[in-house]
Amino acid sequence: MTTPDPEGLLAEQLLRLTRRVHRIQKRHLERRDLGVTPAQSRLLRTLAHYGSPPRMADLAERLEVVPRAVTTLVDGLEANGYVRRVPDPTNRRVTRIELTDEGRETLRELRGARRSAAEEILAPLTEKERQVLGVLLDTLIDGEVAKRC
Amino acid sequence: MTTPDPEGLLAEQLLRLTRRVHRIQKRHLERRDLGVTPAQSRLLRTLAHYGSPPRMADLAERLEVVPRAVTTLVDGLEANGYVRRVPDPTNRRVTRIELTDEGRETLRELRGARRSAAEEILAPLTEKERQVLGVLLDTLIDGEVAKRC
DNA sequence: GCTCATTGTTACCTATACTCACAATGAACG
DNA sequence: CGTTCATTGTGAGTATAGGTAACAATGAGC
Repeated sequence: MTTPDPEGLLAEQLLRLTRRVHRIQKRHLERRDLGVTPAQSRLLRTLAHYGSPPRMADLAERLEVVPRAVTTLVDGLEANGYVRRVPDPTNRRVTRIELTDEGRETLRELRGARRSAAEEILAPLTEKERQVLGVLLDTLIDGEVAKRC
Repeated sequence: MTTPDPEGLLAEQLLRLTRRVHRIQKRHLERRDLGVTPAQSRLLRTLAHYGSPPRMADLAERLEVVPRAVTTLVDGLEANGYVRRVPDPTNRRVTRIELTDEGRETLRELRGARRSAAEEILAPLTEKERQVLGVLLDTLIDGEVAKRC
C-alpha cells in the first residue's frame, strides 16, 4: 500500500499470515482426523524433544503459556490416549507427561500434516528465501528471550 | 535446534512469534485503555482505508473472516461510539460502517500503540532486515491471494 | 514445627472466529 | 404480477486458545 508505516505494517502482516497458518494447519489436521487441535499438536511435538518426561511446568515454559493452559491441552491428549500423566516418585507435587506408543505413532502422522501445511504456506518462496525468513524469525524470537534475561 | 525440518519449523516460528505479537499488542492497547481489542483495532484501521463507508461484507472480505465475525467486532466498536451503522439508501439489505469523529480520534491514539508495539517486537532487527522481512511476508500473503484467483 | 514457595488444578472469564439457520430484501424470469 | 433464487446481515450455538484467581497438596528453609 501507500502507508508510510512499515513497522505497523509488519505486525499487521505477521498477524494476517498467522491467521492463515492457523486455518491451513487446522484443515490439514482435520483431514487426518486424529482428533488433535493445532495447540495439542504443538505440545505433542514439544514433548518429543525431551529426553525424559517433562513436568507440566516445563511444558508451560517451553510453550510460553501459563501452566493452566497446559492442563487443558494434556487433558485432551490424554483422553485420546496420546500422552500419560505419571507421578514423579521423588516429588509428589509434580506430574510428568509421557508420550504413549499411540502418541508416538500419531506424531509420525502429524509430521506429514505439518509438512503439507508448511508447503502450502511457503509455496511462494524459494528455498533461499525460506532460509532468510527462518533466520529473521529466529532473530526476533531469540531477541525477545534475550531481553527477558 | 537440530531438527532437519526447516519447513515445519518455519510455521512453528511464525505461530510462536504471532502469539507474542498478540500479547504485546494487547498489552499496549490495554495501556491506552481505549476499550479496543486487537481485532477491533484492525477493523478500525481497515475502515480508514476506504474512501466511502464500506459494507459489512466488504470488511469481511478485506479482513479475511466470515461476515458473522464482523458483526461482533462492529457491535463492540459501536458500543464505544467509534463507528456507526448507517443504512444504505439504495439497498436496504446493506449496512455501511462509518467512522465517527471519536473513532478517528481513537485511531490516532491507536497508531501510537501500534508503533510502540511494533518497535518492541522488531527491536532485534536492523532497518534493512525489517525491509527484507516485510518483502518476504508480502510475498507469502500475495502468493496466497494469487492462488485463489 | 512454622512459614513460605512450588506445583498442578478447579472454576470462571475473554477474544476470536466458525457453522447453521433465518428474516429481510432485491433480482430474474415466466 | 408472483414465484423462485441470491444477497446481506445477524441470532444462536460451538470450538479453540488463552488468561486470572483461589486452593490444596507438598516440599524446603529456618
